[in-house]
Amino acid sequence: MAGTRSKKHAQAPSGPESTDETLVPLESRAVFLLSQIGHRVATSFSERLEPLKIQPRHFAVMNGLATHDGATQQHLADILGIHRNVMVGLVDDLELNNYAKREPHPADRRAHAVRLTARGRTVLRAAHQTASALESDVTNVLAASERARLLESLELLAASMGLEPGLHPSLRANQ
Amino acid sequence: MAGTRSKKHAQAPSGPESTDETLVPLESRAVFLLSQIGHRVATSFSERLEPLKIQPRHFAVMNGLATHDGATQQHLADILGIHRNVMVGLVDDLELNNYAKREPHPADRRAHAVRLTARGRTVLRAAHQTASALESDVTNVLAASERARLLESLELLAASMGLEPGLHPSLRANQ
DNA sequence: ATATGATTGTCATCTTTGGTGACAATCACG
DNA sequence: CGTGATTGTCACCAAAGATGACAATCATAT
Repeated sequence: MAGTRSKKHAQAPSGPESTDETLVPLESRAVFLLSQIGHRVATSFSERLEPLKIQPRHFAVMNGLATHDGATQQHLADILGIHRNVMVGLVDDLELNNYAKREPHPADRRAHAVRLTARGRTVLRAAHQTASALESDVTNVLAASERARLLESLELLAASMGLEPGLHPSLRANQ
Repeated sequence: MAGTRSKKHAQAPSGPESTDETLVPLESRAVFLLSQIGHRVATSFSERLEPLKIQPRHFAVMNGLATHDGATQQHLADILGIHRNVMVGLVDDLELNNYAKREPHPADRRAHAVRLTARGRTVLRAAHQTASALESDVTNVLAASERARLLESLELLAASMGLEPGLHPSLRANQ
């Protein structure tokens, strides 16, 4: 099991079984670093999106619209894994900035067909460039080979944790 | 600058400058994966702490107490980078569970000396074991060598981002 | 055709959370 | 011993999340 041979034998005379996990400092735990870095990265991205007047969740919606133009709010909500009640506010925000618009749905008078505007497409592209710039800034301390290996490992981790590709868990807060 | 030669030339006849970063899927961006994995890991840790009746922030406080026994609430707050107003509630919680206690401070009648109880120390150890178990569960898809390299890269990233070792940014929400 | 139950979008509300300000008690220092 | 700073506490306010109810419309079965 977890009973790997301890690399350190500095401790005082304690029981032979006590590997004392308390001694592993947080800053050496992958899980802590992942949480720490992930939080910082998410915050940075959010801040860098501010000039575009959107938040990461709006970015997610616009991204969904890019591949599902004219989708229903409910459909979009399903795709992104958020609740339809929340989608109302998000589309409201996008409409206020003229990044998207609600059109009458051709086949269902209850629903709206949501579409990106030209301006919305421009902003979406800018948001992707923001992400790209952040990516560079964050990973430029790593050599290209390291960067590639990191990416591979992260993809492996994400898959093994059951994370759906491209779907951020924070959106699923409700459902 | 960012004008690296594009590896893909599949796009339709567009301008020679359009590397179109929109085409990079989120699931291939290190920053997205870091945020995604970090969020999931943090959530998992939080859930696994529930049986111990504490949250990650309490874990942080107890960790601080382990190395600064008898510290002042203000001192603890400084160490962890949180606001003293928040520390009141956290110590309240710990006291309710009998994980810590406030004692009169020997040298300052305004302040309290906060100490872990025996029960608190036990719980702290259990929390560390929880972290250790999570670490194993998360990284066991990686070979030992990959795991080591990942840890190295993450440490490098954290350092280059100016993250203070062992200090989680979410605690600094206020200050 | 029409009655019934489900679905879509919207709004209102409730709870929780985070952040801020004010306060008494005490300290530190001139 | 008086003045300004510090500690801990509480009360309050704002922002965010989640939930429930509602009208309009659909889909289906009689």
